Amino acid sequence: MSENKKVDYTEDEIRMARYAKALSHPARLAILNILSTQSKCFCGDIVSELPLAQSTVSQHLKELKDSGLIHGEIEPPKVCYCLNPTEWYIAKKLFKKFFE
Amino acid sequence: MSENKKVDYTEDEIRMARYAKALSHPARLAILNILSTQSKCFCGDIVSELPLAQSTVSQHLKELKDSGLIHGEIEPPKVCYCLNPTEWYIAKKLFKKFFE
DNA sequence: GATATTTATCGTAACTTTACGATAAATAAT
DNA sequence: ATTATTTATCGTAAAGTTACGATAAATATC
Repeated sequence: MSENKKVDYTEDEIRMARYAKALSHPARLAILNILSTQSKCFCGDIVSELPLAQSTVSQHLKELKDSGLIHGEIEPPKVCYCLNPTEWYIAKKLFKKFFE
Repeated sequence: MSENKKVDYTEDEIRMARYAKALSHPARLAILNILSTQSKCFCGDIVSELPLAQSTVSQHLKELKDSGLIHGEIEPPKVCYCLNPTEWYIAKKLFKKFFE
């Protein structure tokens, strides 16, 4: 039998794929664009800027949280979202390196 | 009734989301990494570098083609793939701008 | 305590993605 | 002509994504 050297993906490939997935929907890009200009934003404000139901926006916010790119803080009864600078920087570096 | 100014996504958001989707799987990142270092590569060589069946790799290559980031030329009986510099540059600029 | 506000989660339908093996199509070599 | 090589496509199963409305949970206000 022939030895086919099929090697697994690198850590960078796996991590960057995770970030790319988070960026792969216009609604999530729109959310990130809002957060990168306003630095902090209540969930409700994000909802009212998008053409989507509140529950759908909440789902997108959850995915962005899961990717690590944002996090939310509860300020009852609202929730304030902002970028996570550490992960943002890692993503930025990965994409920059990727495109050379 | 209240006017909720829900505006559609921008052209950039839609286009960048398409690129991000193409980049959202480690196998496709691995393929692009191969092509960016080798400039040209036969389909078979790509298949043998990935831990996936030939048909699955072919499917990933199709998605990359559909995104515009690569294209393939037939050199019978093989197919030679390479990056599409124009789209690559557009993607690079979009991601750079996005991360500031 | 009852009501209003805000956001997350549940349930669910429609669609897409990812993976594989099998097969077809196209050409080259015997 | 037959056979081998290479790649795309088909069929398909399992899992994931995207959207919505309804509802729950948590807190503030009356």
